[in-house]
Amino acid sequence: MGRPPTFRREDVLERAMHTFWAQGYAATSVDDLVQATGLVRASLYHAFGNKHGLYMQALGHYQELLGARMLGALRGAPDVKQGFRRLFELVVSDAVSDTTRRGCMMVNAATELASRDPDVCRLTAEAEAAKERTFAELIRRGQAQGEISRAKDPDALAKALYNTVLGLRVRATRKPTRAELEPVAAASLSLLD
Amino acid sequence: MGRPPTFRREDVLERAMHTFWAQGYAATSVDDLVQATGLVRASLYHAFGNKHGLYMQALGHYQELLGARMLGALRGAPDVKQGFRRLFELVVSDAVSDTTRRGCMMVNAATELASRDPDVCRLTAEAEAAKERTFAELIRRGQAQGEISRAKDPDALAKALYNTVLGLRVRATRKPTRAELEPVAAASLSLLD
DNA sequence: CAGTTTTTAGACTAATCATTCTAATATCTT
DNA sequence: AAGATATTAGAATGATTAGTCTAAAAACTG
Repeated sequence: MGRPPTFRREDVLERAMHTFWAQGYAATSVDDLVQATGLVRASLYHAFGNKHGLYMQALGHYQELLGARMLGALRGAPDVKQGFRRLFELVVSDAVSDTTRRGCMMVNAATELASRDPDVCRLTAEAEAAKERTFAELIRRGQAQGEISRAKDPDALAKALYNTVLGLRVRATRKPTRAELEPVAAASLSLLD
Repeated sequence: MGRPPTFRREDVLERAMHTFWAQGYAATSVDDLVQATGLVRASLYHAFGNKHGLYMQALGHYQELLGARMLGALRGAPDVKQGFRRLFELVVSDAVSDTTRRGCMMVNAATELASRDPDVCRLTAEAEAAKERTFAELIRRGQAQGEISRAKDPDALAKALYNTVLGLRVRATRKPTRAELEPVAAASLSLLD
């Protein structure tokens, strides 16, 4: 076979993710990535293709982590409304506690690149669609259990709730206070009543 | 005095604005700006300091244009709710009709730079605060006229409505359909009822 | 141990980056 | 017209960019 890598692919993606997340795509140099990952240039290129390839994989890694966290909040709750309450609490506390204020890598990717990079456009659109499907499915379950009014359109509501998350993540880039974000989350949650 | 400029400052800012808006800060080179504005390098540097200075002034120009457009929609309506309806219609139709999908320059600036650039952080925060003040003021007026329930907190409501605008602007970078955005706007407007 | 494959280290490349500079030219004020 | 000042044109600069290459070292398989 030959010599195996000394690094774990996931660790490298994790570090690259944090670097791109904090600085964006264009403002991150391959030197930054070499320093952050501890890999040597040639190893980075051999393992991940090029800067763009590494970015896409780091973004995919972010999506997995984020998706798991959001799903955990939603599903770990006793009922649907509690689930969304926990989800917003997660988003708000992330935003408030993030001293580096890097916001959401998915939102940052969309606003920096989606208009000119088909790969990023596709990945961010898919991430969004997946979250909205999950939201809608939970709302339907809430309706089936009599927890949420059946008069509401689950898909529309899901889009509205996810849209609130997007807005909160934009604000997260500017060191918001909890007092600033909580009314936003509360108003959005009131749509479920 | 000496020779006057052959360009109008506002025209140059307008062109620089469109360039930065479409590509972001880091991905825009001074060569791009020279080409877009038609000015020669030295003139650009003499008139605007440097790339960052030009960006800040272009962003300020954007804020003025956007603010005027949003205020026009809000104030030109017969009542407050109609005003917000027109505002969301403006945001939605902007998002749907923008073939270049560059979204909102203010949102893009926040997500690309606010965490690392104090000037951008300040400008975007001020723009946000100004819009939220305008929203809250209008909501108060609606309450005074019996159009909106006095049980609602105007400041919280204003933040929630503005947050929806932020979310819609993130989506604008991905060629959304009207059918996709309108339920979001409608849900947000329902908060006024 | 021999042979194979991959990683590693870091120099190298050619392009592009933001910015400055030198002259020459144009247009103002007086 | 004279003098002052700004614009213009484009070359020059030195740093940084993404990506490639050479050669040596490491660790696997058989």
